[in-house]
Amino acid sequence: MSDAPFDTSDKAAAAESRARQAADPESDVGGIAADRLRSIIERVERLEEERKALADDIKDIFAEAKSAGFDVKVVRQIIRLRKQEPAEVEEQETLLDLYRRALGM
Amino acid sequence: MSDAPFDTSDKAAAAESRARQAADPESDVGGIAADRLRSIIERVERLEEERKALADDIKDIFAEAKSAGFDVKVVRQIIRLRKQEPAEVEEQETLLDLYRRALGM
Amino acid sequence: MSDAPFDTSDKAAAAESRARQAADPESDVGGIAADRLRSIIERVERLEEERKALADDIKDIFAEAKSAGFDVKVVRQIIRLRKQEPAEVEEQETLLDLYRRALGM
Amino acid sequence: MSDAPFDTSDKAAAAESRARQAADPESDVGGIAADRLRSIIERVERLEEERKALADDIKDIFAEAKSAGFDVKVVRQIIRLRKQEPAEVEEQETLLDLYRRALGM
DNA sequence: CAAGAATTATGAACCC
DNA sequence: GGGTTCATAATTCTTG
Repeated sequence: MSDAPFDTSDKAAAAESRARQAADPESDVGGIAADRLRSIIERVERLEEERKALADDIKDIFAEAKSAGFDVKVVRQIIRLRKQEPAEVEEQETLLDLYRRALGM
Repeated sequence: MSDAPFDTSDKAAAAESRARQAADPESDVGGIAADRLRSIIERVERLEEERKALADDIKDIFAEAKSAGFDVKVVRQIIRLRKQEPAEVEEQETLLDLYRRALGM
Repeated sequence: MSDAPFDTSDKAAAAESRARQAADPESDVGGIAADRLRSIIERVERLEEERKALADDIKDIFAEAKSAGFDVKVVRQIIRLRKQEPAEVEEQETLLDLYRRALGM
Repeated sequence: MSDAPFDTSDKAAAAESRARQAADPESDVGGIAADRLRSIIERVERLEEERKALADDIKDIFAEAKSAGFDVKVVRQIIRLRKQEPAEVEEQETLLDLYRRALGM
């Protein structure tokens, strides 16, 4: 079941890994494809930075909203509603109504 | 948002419900076993209340830990570690070291 | 509330604990109030076990609901609604309506 | 679920709104600067969409990592570690060891 | 077993 | 600035 070529308990793989190191430009370090790992991590970090920048922008807008006199919590609620309501046009609404009626809600 | 618990458009369903109730102790409402549903929901709600009470107790203990000078985050980490199998802990630590080394950290 | 504050299998620590306790009722280990920490952790673990037991009970009820033919997802939704709706009897509802009207929602 | 976006009981507010609109291009609705609010909400929604797109990209990378045989949980841990100050990492590790020793783990 | 939902934990923000 | 609530991140569980 191990898709995992780098499972430490996988002796055959580890041996193969050592064998590859001499011939393989993949820069294995201790059986780990270091370059691949580094690439993955750096791409994630980069995207997370962008995400953080967007989060900061959003925060700025809420600060602006607040200083314009809006109740930020309610504005958030509005945004949530606008996200949810199209999703509520679902087949489950029927079922929900049915159950609510059964409960007298 | 609905002020009225009973929608006046429900006359047909209500009539059917009455009809079924006469013949069926299961108190069907619109084809739903209302009593069964109600029982399920109320039992879940009761258990969730108990769960919440326990969660509050746990929170109190962490507050106590904090005011006794412990680092709550690390205490949580300890609890997490104790929950894991020792072998599992070992495995993760090994892998972490391996990756760190591959990255030169 | 903890019945067994000392694990008998932990001989070294227990010995050290006794040694320090002679001079210090706080049973410090490396500057840490070990007994206090242990008590905190064990109480949390005990409560978490109870929490887990309740979670399992809840899971069982949902399994029962499913085999009785209810749509579990919708039942969850009902429970959520019953939790939220009393909270929506809030002063913020007015503001929310106001904003919605301003947006033509 | 309200079909009518405008409550007829709001005549006074509507009148006030019209009065303000004459003097103020801000298009007040019920005392709310509707355009301003709409602008805030739409800008937030736009940024949140971008945020979601980035989150999806990150998810893809972790999926790639997994299929390359890396332990995703440990990769996340690495990323978390790289985000922290080295001194902070050191501090937490020290504390963890201290607590573990105090508990005889 | 992969995708998605739901729960839990951590971190940020706001009020007092 | 401390504590409490809110929001996000992450893990776990369920389901197709």
